[in-house]
Formats: sequence, C-alpha cells, structure tokens
Amino acid sequence: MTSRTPKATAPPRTPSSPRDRYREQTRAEIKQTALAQLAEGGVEAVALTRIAKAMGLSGPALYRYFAGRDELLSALIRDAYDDAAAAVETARQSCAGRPAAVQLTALADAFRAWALAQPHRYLLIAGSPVAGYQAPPDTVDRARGALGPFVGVLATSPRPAAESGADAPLIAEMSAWAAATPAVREWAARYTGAEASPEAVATGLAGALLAWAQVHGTVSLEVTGQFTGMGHDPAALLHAQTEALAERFRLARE
Amino acid sequence: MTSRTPKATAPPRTPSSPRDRYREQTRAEIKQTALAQLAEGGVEAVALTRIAKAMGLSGPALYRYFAGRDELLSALIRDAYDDAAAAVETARQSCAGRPAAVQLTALADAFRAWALAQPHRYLLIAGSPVAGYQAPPDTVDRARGALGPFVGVLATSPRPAAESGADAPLIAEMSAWAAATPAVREWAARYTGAEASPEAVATGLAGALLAWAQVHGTVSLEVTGQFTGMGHDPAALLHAQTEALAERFRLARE
DNA sequence: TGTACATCAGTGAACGCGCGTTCACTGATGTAC
DNA sequence: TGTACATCAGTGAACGCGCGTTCACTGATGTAC
Repeated sequence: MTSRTPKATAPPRTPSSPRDRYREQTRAEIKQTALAQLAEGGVEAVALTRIAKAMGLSGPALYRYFAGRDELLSALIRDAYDDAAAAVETARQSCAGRPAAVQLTALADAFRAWALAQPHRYLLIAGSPVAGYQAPPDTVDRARGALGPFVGVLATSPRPAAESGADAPLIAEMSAWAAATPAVREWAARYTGAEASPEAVATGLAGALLAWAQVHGTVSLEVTGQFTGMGHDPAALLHAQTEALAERFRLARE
Repeated sequence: MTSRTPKATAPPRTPSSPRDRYREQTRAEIKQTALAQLAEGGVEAVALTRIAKAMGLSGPALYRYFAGRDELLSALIRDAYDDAAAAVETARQSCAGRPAAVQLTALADAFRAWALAQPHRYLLIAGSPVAGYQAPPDTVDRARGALGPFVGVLATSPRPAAESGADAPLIAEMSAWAAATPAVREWAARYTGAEASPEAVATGLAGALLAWAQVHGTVSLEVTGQFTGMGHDPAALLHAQTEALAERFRLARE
C-alpha cells in the first residue's frame, strides 16, 4: 500500500467540509446509477465501466469512491437491508397502539409493498447470493433489521402460545438463544420493552421467525413471478398467513 | 436458415438409433458439466466455452447439441423443476395411507431435503430470475409440479377449513379458479381423486398454496444462509409451520 | 457385397465485445505559514 | 494577503481476460441401391 492508494474505505474525517460533501454526493450518484442498472438487468448488469460512462466519467474515476465492484455491491446490499427495515419500522410506528393482529398485517403489508416497489433490491438481499461475492460480517446483523418489529408485535401474546404444542420446540430454542446471547436480549428488548418477560420475548422471537418465513415465502414467490397463471390475489394469500398466525398466537383483535 | 444449420432443437426421430443414443449421452454430459459449474459459481459461471473445455471439446462443438446458452439454461431449469417435483411425488408415494398431517410433514421435509442437497439447482428455479433469460412457456406449468401432492394431502380436510374465517377469501378464489379452468380441475383431480367435491379441491388448492409459500420461505431463508447466527434448527421451524397448518386444516393425525 | 452419397460430430481460426483493474499523469482545490 | 506545498478528482492508455457465436472445413459414420 503506497500513499498513492485511494482512501476509498476511509471515512471522511470532517463530514461537513465542502470537499467531503461533494464526495458523498458523488458516491450517492454512483449508487443511484448502479441501482438503475440493477433494475434493468440484475446484479450482473452492475458494471463499473458502464456506471462511469452513464455518469460521464472515465472508468478509473470510480476507484476514488469504491475500492472495487465488491465494495459497491456491499454498499447496495447494506442500503437495501436498512431501507427494508426502515419501511417495516415506519409501519410499526404508524399503527402503534392498535390491536396486535392489525399490527402484524400492517407490518407484513409494508414489507410486501417495499419489495414490490423495488423487486431488484429485494432480490439483491433475498434472492440468490451474488456469485463470488463475500458478504462483510456486518451485513449478517443487518439482515435481521426488518425482523425486530415483528418480535415486538408477536411478544404481546397474552398466554404462551406454546401450549398448542406445535410451536413449543421453536419457542424453547428461542428461549435458549436469548438466554445465551445478551446482544439478542438487548435487540429484542428494543421492540418488546425492557419489562417483557423472558417467555414473552421467546414467544416473540419464535413468532417473528414464523412470520418472516411466511412473508418472505409469499412475497418471494410473487416477486419472482411464480404465481403466473394462478387465480388468486397475492395479497389475499399474505393476509391468510398473517390472520392465521395472529389466531395461533392469540393476538389481540380489538 | 440454410440446410447447414444444426438441428439442435429438433427431437431425434428414432430415439433408439445408435447415433441418437450417443447424441443423448453427450447432451446429458453437457448438462452435467454445466451443473458442476452452476454449483461452483452460480448461473453466471455456466459458460459454453468452459463446458467445452472441461469436456475436452472445442467451443463450437456444443452448438451441435444446444442452440445457445439460453437453451442450455432452459434445459437445466426444466430438469430442476421435474426433479424437485419427482422428489415430492416420491415422498407422497412412500407415505400413502398414513394420516394426512404426517403426509404434509413428509412432503415438506422431502422438498427441503431436495433443496439442501442441491442448493444451486433450487436457487436456479426459486431464486432471482436469470438476467436476460426468457423462460419458455412450458416452464410455467412445470413450476407447479411440486405443488400437486400438497393439493392431494390438504384436500383431505374433513370439514371445510373456511369456517375459521382467515382462509375463506383464499378458498373462494381457488374455487373460482378451478371452476373456470378445466386444466386446473384435471390437474388437481390427479391428486385428490376424481370423486373429490369442488369444495375439497378448492380447500386443497388453498392449503397447498399456503404450504408452498411457507415451505419455500423457510427453505429459501435457510439455503441463502439468512439464518446464520440464529439459535434454531431450521427443521424445527419447518415442522412448526406444517404442524400448525395441519391443525388449521384439521388434517387427520392418527 | 460393394459403391456413391448424405448426414453428422467436431475443429481451428476469427469476430467483436465488455469487463475489472493498474499506472503514470494533469490540473484544480484546499491548507499552513 | 501572498506564497509553497499537500491533497484530491479525474484522465487516457493499456493490461489480460473470457465470453457467445459464426464460418468454412475435415473426417467419420450411416444409408440407399
């Protein structure tokens, strides 16, 4: 590493300096152009050379802003995770105080709406892993971003849902996981409230996992077009899932 | 199109002729080599030039067997759909006569096992659509292949599950779809039996759709590694889904 | 059984393409004294 | 306020690479009479 190496990875020291502001602006424009290519032709269509051309720059100029193609993809993936999580979080705040069953449907609908509005970004984080791309460690945590609000909603179950039997093993696993991992307890507490009992938290985690799998499954089939030729409204399918889950976890309806 | 054009798309007229048998064998070897590359580096790693090299052939030789890269991909996708459907169908036959709830879990487990055994093939049909690739019309029907056995199992619900309310809209949609589309009725009848009532068929279709979304969601999250760092057994999550669905559709347990 | 012909598998050279990335550089912008 | 220097954005040429696909061809295998 000589001193000529561009400091693509180094964070700006003074974020408000005019040069750094310009820098951030260009970075954003690069990502935006990349997203346009992603929308058109998928991940493989995201090419530094073409991004540069679209922006009226020469190819090597982009190396001032990203160390390479992988770092650009990492940024896009990070953004997508955060954006999806923000969409769900916004929905949670808009329906705070309403019955839990209503909140569950609202969260699921918010996630679906986000995915349908930008299928390419959804597929970037939920579809096939990008070939030859190694996810940085911090994206592992980020992937759980959209899950938090679901934990909060499903932890409100008045009685432990475990008594039905089917969910007991899963709840037990979540209970052990939360007990063993302080970071998970903290994270869950942000959504359940600090006063929630360990049982409620474990129930919330298990329910969120079930909800996540159901919502992701439904939305993913819809986004990838696998419902083509089938006579149903995808929204009705999603609602059947959330309704049943609400019933199963005895979420408040009124 | 001159007469020199290779008849890559034309089916062999006499499948038992020695030349045609050799031809089929080479076609199979090409696909097998392509699958190895798919497993290593994803769809983008499937390249005619490299397949040829791996087989000890020159690149253009492959054009005797496939009209181009897209046709090869189509063949791989078709095979994957058929193979997945066969895995589920085999499971159905092995557990015929057992309680419906048991069958549902067996089908789900079979699908999961198939996907885990060959994640790349699963992602080929269930992950992000291949960029720039246009699916031939016949794959749309093939995509429903693994769904049939689920229809059969879930149509055995003794009472219409619609009474719970949550599933009523979906069942109504399936009912209308089956009523309007003879091909769907025929297809469903292969699994429900011809004597099944329209209500049972509609219930089976709705249940199968729910099961499909749940299984796909769970398996897809597992295959793409999104459960990394979470303290649960993916199989337990899948079983919680099928158990609850069996309860909801009142499937026989004994 | 032999001969003439048609079919087919496979080759090697060549096409144009776009890609990620490195390198040495120019000129503009900011900073320290 | 002016001057000397450091930092940074961006350029143009070049690298090697692998890709899909076309083309005119050679030689082996099958087929009709």
